[in-house]
Amino acid sequence: MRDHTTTADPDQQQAGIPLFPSPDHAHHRCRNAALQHAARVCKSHGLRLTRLRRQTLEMIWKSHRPVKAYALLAQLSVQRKLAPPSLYRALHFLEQQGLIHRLRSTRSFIGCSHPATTPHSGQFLICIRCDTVAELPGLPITPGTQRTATSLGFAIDRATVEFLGQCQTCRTLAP
Amino acid sequence: MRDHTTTADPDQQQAGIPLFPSPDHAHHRCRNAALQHAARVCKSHGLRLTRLRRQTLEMIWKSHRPVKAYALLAQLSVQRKLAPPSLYRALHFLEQQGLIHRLRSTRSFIGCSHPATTPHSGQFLICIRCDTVAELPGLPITPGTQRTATSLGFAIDRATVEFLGQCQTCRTLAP
DNA sequence: TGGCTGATTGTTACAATATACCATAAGTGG
DNA sequence: CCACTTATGGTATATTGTAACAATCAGCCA
Ligand SMILES: [Zn+2]
Ligand SMILES: [Zn+2]
Ligand SMILES: [Zn+2]
Ligand SMILES: [Zn+2]
Repeated sequence: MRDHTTTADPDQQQAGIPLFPSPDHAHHRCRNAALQHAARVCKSHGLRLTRLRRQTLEMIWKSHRPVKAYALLAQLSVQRKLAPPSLYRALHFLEQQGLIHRLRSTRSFIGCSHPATTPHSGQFLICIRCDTVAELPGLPITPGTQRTATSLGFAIDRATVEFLGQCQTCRTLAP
Repeated sequence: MRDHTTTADPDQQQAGIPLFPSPDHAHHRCRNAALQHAARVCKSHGLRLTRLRRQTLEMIWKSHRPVKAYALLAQLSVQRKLAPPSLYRALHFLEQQGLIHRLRSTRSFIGCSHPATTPHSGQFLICIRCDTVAELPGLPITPGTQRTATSLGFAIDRATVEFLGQCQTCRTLAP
């Protein structure tokens, strides 16, 4: 897997949101914003952002890349011994609150890049070469899909919408 | 998990395709059609529908429900002893040819209900109560998504589009 | 304060899913 | 037949995820 991110090309933005963050952006702001948002969300829902949950979220926000559960486990275990169930519980909690997303295609987790909206299932572009992920704005359940589901009497609860392919950088480097 | 399918309600059809097949339909036709289609596809691409691949496909088409890999493994092992790698190879092959789909949300496999179109990533409604699945017609990559991807220089290769929720029957039985 | 209660985490053990790797067999074209 | 490619067999192991129960913690009230 390569290790890079795309450059900050204006064409790669939509509504001012850089879907593929540039490698030189002030990432500590992303992380701080995510943590503050998490604290706000938990407080407003009467839930507790415990040490484990906060540290898990911090670790996920070390970068904009998806992280595997057992990689997280190893990293968190440096500070505190941690068994899989504890970590998975924290991950489930964070996902429930819409603070992170679980990528089913790659069995990994990533921080939510659009936390302003209510808890949602995101939709993602995932590069199979370099593992970079862009969370697309908007809701993954289109009106057409919703209409079809409704006509079938099917009540959609959550969505998994992931598009795998190659990002611009990878295509340029080795078409 | 409950075990039922929806009744053949005309409202639950679109363009004549019963997305949730009725329990009393002539399913042997579904299976035969799928197998014949598989033979055709393989022949036209110069690929071999070997015994293992055919039996795997047959087993998947025993019903319209998704099947787990290790359940398949157990069923196929009744006839022939089978190790995981062999089965997964067959599954990968069948998925490549667009004959089956892999449901990432539930880690299971299901026969493609729209094999007429070229090999595609499907989009699915998956009931979390009874496990029933409807493969929606149409392509999962909407023009809007394609436009966004293109503007980012991202080339989409395949999609995972799955909607989890409750089907009509389950909602009626226990709202 | 001290105890009650529900939420959270710890711990052990295991289940379920998936692949690496190498050997063997089967089809394919000379 | 051989040489070559493709497909399968088989062992072992990696990876991902959960069940079940014990221990602990945080908040609340007597
Ligand atoms: Zn950042
Ligand atoms: Zn999000
Ligand atoms: Zn059928
Ligand atoms: Zn299909």
